[in-house]
Amino acid sequence: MDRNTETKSMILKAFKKGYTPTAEELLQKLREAEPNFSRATLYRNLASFCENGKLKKVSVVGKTDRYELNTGCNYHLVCEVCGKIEDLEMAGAIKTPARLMDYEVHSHELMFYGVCPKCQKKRK
Amino acid sequence: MDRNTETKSMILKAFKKGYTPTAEELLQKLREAEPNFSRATLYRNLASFCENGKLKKVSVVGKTDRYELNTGCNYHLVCEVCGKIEDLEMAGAIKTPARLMDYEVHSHELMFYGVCPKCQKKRK
DNA sequence: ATAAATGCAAAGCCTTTGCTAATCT
DNA sequence: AGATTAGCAAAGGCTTTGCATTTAT
Repeated sequence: MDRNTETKSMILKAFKKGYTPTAEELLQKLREAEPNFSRATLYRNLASFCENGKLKKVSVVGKTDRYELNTGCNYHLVCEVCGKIEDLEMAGAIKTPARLMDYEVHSHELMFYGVCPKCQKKRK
Repeated sequence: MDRNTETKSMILKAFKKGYTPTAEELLQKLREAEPNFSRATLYRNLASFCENGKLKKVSVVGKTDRYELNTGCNYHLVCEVCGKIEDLEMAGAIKTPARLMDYEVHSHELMFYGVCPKCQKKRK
């Protein structure tokens, strides 16, 4: 399992730091080079890259999911206008309470992912 | 605009503290009382309740969006097993580094929403 | 009266799946 | 050779939209 293919490296090569496309945006980009690039293959590979930790899927309420290189960073800046997502290095990022990395910040959301007490019990 | 209808209050009444259904789960519940409850009406009203702040849409990567009463709380606990989402009152919630409110916490995600520098400039 | 809300069915967007052909090891 | 991956088209889930009808103010 997990063989090296031209298709897979094309996908990974497309990701550079700070590039957080939706699957369809990425497909469009890949089809510039390879007009028949398969949508199914792209989605399947994106999913598997997320499983093996090479990529990370980021979800913003009301928007299509985006993918990024998995840097291990769990802090993000989301532009509500253009949809872009950036990693946020917390150290030194805070400028004023409403300003982070020159973003004008309107709100934030902190999510903890885990297992609730009920499901912990059921699991045993 | 924004008239009081039986339909709207049925929707709001369905939400109790801690109930965070997907739209389809909620539809199913509403149809127990009103078997022909309209899906389109439900989605339209959910969207408008989110706009006026009565409800809040919560998004978890890879899962269908959920809705909750908007308590103004931006901290959430997400169960990866059953999908339930709970508000998290930070004060006093931390038990051990990996335990919050009896959740077994695996990861977390902090998102800041705002406007990026480029879009700030364009806006003017 | 009239602007807004409802309900239905159809359309849309994004994503997944079934299946065959091609490809990697 | 044998299992994995790619590609296409079709199906699926969730959400939105168009339009005619009903309802609140």
